[in-house]
Amino acid sequence: MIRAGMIRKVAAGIYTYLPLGLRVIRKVELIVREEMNRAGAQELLMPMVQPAELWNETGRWGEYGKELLRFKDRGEREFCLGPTHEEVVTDLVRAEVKSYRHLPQILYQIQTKFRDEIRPRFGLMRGREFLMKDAYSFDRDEEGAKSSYEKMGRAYHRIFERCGLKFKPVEAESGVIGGIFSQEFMVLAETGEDSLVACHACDYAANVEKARGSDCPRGHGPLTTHRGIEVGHIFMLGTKYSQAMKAVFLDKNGKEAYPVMGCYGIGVSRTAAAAIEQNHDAKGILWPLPLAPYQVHVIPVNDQSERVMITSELIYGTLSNLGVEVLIDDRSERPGVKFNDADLIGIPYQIIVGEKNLADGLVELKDRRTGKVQKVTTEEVIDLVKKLVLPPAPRAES
RNA sequence: CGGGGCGUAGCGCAGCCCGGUAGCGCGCCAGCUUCGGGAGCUGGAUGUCCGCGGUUCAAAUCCGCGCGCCCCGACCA
Repeated sequence: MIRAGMIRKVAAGIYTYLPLGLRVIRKVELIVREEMNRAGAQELLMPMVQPAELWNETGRWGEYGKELLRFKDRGEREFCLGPTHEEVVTDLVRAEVKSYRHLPQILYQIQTKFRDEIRPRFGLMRGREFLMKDAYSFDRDEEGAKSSYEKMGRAYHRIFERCGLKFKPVEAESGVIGGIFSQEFMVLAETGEDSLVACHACDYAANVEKARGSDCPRGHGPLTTHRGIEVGHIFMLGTKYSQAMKAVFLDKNGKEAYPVMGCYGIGVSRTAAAAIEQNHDAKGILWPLPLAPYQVHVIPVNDQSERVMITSELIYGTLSNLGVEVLIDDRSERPGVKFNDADLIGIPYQIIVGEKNLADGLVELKDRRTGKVQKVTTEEVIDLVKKLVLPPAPRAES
């Protein structure tokens, strides 16, 4: 990502997103937002700086360890940079939710998190500062909580499918977040830091840390192992936090009860990095179309040729007006430089405009992933691109 | 936290052992040529040698302390 001009390092595990990288992040965010909203979750934004008192209520101020970056304000009061938001969101809910009529609720945010990792590495893959979508569900009872958990699980499937990624949900440990049951969503990639086992015959899969034995527990024989990158984690929390923080509501019978919680994370910046790990070749990135920073890359081969430049700009303008996300390489560089940079940053479709083909009224449309090139007229290329990148026009309601 | 390594021009590095003029490649700037897979020639600019302290006539180089970063092992989206 550094080589492709997506990010720049500011300090260990802390990065600036450059324009190209930010566009990818925004793509992931958009998909996540749409699917969260579709699942009935509501977006809010909680503070990054959190007071120690809240963390003392759940005992995690003591438990969390050095990953929690702590500091004091001018009045010597203790704070931390939020690595997760169970305390803050539970504090909010206990103030606002008084009746079973207010439940269920699913609240989420997309926000910068900070975890003072022992050893940040692999760029965005394990940064100390990173973008995360975190959602929290509050239900009247166990059954409701289970249904929220399943709803979120389905939303996660949709999210990673829409991102164009090969992934697998696996059974996992709950770690410091705690809770009853949890699943991780793993993007499959050889370079992944995690190992998982999966059954060839059914959908059983587990993190190796969690897996018991080498055979499928449902009796399908030996499990196969894979490498993966954890991009999402969903937890059934139970009442661990609502009890500790005395968040109560009155149930149907007028009796006090604790909301049953779940929490659901997606590493937004890590998902972008994982997409690259899963989709690259020797020359560079092969962005899945839904995450690509741009959909089409127009490459004028020679910026000295007026004809090449005019045609390139015409194609660029026409596609832009149609709502296609187009990048044009208007640098005064040699062709080789432009081709190599284009392959490196990996925009899915390249339109190469050169004098020789233009003499025949043709330009090239190149598929970055397959390397397949077709020579077409400047009019045809617009139609082809429209078909490739734009969603099919919505059919008239009948 | 434990182990290893590095810090010198925008980037990558040499120089340090053996103290004395700070260098190479790429990039950058100007001009000319070139233009379908990382161009050629000519000319040019650039340095608190990570910081602080010490030794010395003299420190990038030797000594001490500090800071930062990278890589390998136990946690996490």
